[in-house]
Amino acid sequence: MSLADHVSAALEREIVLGDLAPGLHLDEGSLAARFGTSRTPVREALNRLAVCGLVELRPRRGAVVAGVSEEVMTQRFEALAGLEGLCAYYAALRMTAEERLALHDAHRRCRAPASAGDYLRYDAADMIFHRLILEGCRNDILIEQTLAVRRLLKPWRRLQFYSAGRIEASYGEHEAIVTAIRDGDSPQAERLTRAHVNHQGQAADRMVAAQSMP
Amino acid sequence: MSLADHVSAALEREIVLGDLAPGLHLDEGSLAARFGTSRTPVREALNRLAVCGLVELRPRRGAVVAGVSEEVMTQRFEALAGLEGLCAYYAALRMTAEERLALHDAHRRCRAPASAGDYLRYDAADMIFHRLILEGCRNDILIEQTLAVRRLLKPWRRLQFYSAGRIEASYGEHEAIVTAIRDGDSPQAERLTRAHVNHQGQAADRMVAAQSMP
DNA sequence: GATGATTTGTACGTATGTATA
DNA sequence: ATATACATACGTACAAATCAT
Repeated sequence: MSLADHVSAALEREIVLGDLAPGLHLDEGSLAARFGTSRTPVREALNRLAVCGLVELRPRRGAVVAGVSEEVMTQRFEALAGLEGLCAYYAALRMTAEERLALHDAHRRCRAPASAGDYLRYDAADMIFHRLILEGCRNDILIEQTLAVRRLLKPWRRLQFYSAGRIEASYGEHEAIVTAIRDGDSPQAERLTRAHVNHQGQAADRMVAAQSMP
Repeated sequence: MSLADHVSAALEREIVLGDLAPGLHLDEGSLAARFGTSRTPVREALNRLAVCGLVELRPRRGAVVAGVSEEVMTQRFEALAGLEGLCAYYAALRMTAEERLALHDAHRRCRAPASAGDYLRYDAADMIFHRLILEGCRNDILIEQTLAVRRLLKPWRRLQFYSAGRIEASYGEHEAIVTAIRDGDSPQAERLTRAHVNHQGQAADRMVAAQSMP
């Protein structure tokens, strides 16, 4: 792995996790010192991150961590809902019998954390559940695009579960999705999944609004 | 505009248009000589293109133009159909009255090239038509994602119009989409648009298959 | 399989443009 | 408003790895 790869991966992780606040000026010199490299690999990393939209690159003025307004977040959830819905549509058409069983199984494993109200474990089980649907769609570009938007929303996705009653609602929505996919009812699977992810966004929205109050 | 921007844009254009064949080795030194710069801006450009998936970057072995199999193309059209459908869905909900009129106007301007069988002019008018729908959805991320997939398909998109009867069919499909958006019937707009783009892909597929025959 | 040529990955110096006092 | 300080954009140099003979 080249130094540029390493720096790029490290910065991506910190930005996505929110360790590097939006608007923060990313100074090439300081970063180079921090990673113990010259400025060249740092520059390459910043270029790649700019393409992903994680940093903004202003010519002659350096790079800053890209800021995300609440409006942008709402739009991203809307796009994600559409994309995950599409994946569910094709998954309902193309999943093998084994995959449908595995999905049902993953759903069952959400039950215990849901009744216990265990945020972290439910979040983990929820991610596995959605990943199975993604992989069932048999379309690498669709998967890639969906994961890209999901990555951007990762810091906010977990917020939703702090919203009262969200976990129970989420679990119930999963149930209906599993049934639709089992029956191969692709339009229904798409509708339900789109609504499900939109609910996630609305719940996250509420938490952001609550946080910004003094 | 920095030199890296210029090199990046130029290479992107040539790759997307197919002037640089897939698998072609992109030599940093030669490119630098060609653009009259040092290798540094060329390296930055290659890094950016790699993130877009237009070139493959093999460590210590340089960059090659990324190849696209027919299967990948089919998947991309499928993803594009889903995305453009989503845009149409939200456009039907959110477009202003003026925008709906403008869309109708753009559709009218497809008529003459369609009856004349003028590929190039129809292609141009078609692009404007679809762009209006995109912009009407009021979701920058969705627009961005859609344009990204469209860029990847650009070289193949034009192929469809060489398929017999495709222009007439395309024009008819537009008609129905315009009506659905005018009436604010978002599910219908989405369904029709998705089918429309899927037809584009099938037509392009046929042409690729025809081309590969001896 | 070894050696030479080519090419990549990295470091660093310089000039130019931006921000600040 | 001018000048100063500073960070970026680009070029050049060199070492290490790959490839071609």
